[in-house]
Amino acid sequence: MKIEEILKSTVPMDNSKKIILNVLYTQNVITENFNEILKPYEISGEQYNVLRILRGQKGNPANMWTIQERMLAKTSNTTRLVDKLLLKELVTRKVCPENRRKIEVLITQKGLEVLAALDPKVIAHEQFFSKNLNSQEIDQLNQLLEKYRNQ
Amino acid sequence: MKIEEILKSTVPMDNSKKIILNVLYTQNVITENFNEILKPYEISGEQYNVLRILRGQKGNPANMWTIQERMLAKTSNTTRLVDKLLLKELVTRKVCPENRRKIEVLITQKGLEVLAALDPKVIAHEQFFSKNLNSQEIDQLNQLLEKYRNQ
DNA sequence: AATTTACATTTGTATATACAACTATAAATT
DNA sequence: AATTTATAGTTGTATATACAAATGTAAATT
Repeated sequence: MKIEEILKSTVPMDNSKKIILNVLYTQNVITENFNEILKPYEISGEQYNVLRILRGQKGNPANMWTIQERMLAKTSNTTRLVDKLLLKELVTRKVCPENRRKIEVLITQKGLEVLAALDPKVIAHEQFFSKNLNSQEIDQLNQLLEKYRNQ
Repeated sequence: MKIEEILKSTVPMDNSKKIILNVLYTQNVITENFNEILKPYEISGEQYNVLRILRGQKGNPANMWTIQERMLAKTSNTTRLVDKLLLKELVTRKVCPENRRKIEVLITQKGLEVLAALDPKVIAHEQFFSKNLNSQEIDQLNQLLEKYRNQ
């Protein structure tokens, strides 16, 4: 459905404004859909993101800054996200022996299992939307988004 | 910058996943940028959205449902958003005389003035990003996003 | 007319987010 | 060695969001 219909806009809309609204609305659709997937596992999207980053470390511990810079939302409070994951025993946290300002965060076996259970659902989620586009259009969409936000 | 560089991803990424991350990240960039514009006026993006919907009513009052269905984030709590705007005297709210379940929300003169002051900045914001694309690409991006999220 | 159902909005509560201020430690400078 | 500056992470606080439950009222049904 076109964005004007979704927002029941009565006046014609500039294409530049349409992109903004399309991006924001598409993000909402994706996120709501993804939250449904995460709900049974009682983790938020941001927490999932942290777990995925930690798995990507392949056994190497990550400090808070490493996690932060790999997150989508750069404003998120990594300390508190890790706190929540600790409570659920999905990660461990300890002070780095060489530099006591640094923290070493690692994903636990339980955390890896949650991710493993989620993996097929996440892939299905990703393909659920992109199935509407052929592979050329998928490439194009990625390129246009990357070009669009260049500042 | 490509999304893999931004998120410092070490492994190659599926194009379907890349779209998701590109949309989410682009939304973050747009929103952060827009929040900077709104900051001096002390209204949030959602509050701005409500004001714009009310101005679009062209003098006709809107009830809560009308506002809700025109919002980008369908989960937002319109009652409380209107509460905040009331406190700032940017809108008025009264009970509809015919149907007392309905509420009539109207933008005030002060609300219209805030929007008028914001208008040029909002247009500049919209064009700030889309300047990176030519008009054909802008069309294409809108069409791809609309096609992408079709369920 | 009384009851039920549907609708419109508000409230409660838990959690998340934004952003500034703070603490602790390491490294650099004097 | 003492002081300053930079870095790494945490905490406080206000606001926002998500979602369920509650309230109040109109319309429909019995």
